[in-house]
Amino acid sequence: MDAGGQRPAWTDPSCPVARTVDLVGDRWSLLIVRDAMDGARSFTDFQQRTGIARNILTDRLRRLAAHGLLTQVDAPSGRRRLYALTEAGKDLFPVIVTLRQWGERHAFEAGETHSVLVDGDGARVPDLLPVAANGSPLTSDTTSVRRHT
Amino acid sequence: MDAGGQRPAWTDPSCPVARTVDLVGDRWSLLIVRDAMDGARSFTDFQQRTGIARNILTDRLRRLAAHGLLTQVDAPSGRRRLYALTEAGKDLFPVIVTLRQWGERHAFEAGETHSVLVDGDGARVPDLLPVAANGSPLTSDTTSVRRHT
DNA sequence: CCCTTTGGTTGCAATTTGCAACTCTTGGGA
DNA sequence: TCCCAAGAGTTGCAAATTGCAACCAAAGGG
Repeated sequence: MDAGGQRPAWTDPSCPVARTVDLVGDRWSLLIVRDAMDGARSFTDFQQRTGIARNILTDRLRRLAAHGLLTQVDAPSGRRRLYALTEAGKDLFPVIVTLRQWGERHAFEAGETHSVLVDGDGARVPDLLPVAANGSPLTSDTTSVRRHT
Repeated sequence: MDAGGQRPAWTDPSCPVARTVDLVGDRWSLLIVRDAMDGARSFTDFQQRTGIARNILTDRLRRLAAHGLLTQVDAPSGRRRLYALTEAGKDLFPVIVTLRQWGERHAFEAGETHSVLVDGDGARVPDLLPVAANGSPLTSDTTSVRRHT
């Protein structure tokens, strides 16, 4: 059933980036999360929006549910099974936003059209930028990874 | 040489999230970027830090370079070939940060130790949160995707 | 009752990964 | 000078993972 795999559970156990990538770092998981945030609820919603193969979709939905990002709810009337993001799943919103904003900046030729993320007033969501505790902008050159015990 | 693939170039041509995932949404690319941001420069730097198979690393370095995220520079003295992030590559910093912060919040049991990201003063980098133009916090429920022409 | 929709399985075939072993090019040392 | 040890890749497979298509079962509707 489960792929199982003989990999050591975590690619790099102490790195939060690696753990997150282990959970959602494949071709489809983040697109499923994106669509869930955009209103997709049913198996066919996801299948049609992403174009993913059905057996893979089955696997990814179960995997995301197993890791606590999605819940499967049997709809009260009917055999439609509905999926919804958990709090942890919804908390991936900043990840989706930064991926989207990077794509908008670097993955389109000038003039190519693409969708944009807007707030309740229809205004474009401003770029997300890491800042220090004192509010100054940060880059990879002005930060470092500290071993935390 | 190149895998080429028969996929239509982009999984979902108008979605910036999908394009970004097409470029870096695999098991290794983002970890390579993470290590580059943390000071990795040479082939073996990346190989040792990630534990990736050498042939895959070769492929990923070339692919990232082909897509403009990395540059390959032949070191002046010596046969070491050095890799460095381009501006586009460095611009993935917010993505790495949000992945890291999600991992810190959701991918560790209480008590498990993990690394943390700190600014120049050694203070932990605050969580990145999407906000509207007027500064109010945003979630997936209070934003929407607009077709942009 | 029959037919359609939804949500999956199953059986392969085609890709992609990963492990090992092998190559090639410097740069030193003895 | 000659030999050896990196560094940076190749190459050859074997093992996993993907994807396509066809098949199946349970509701609902007409």
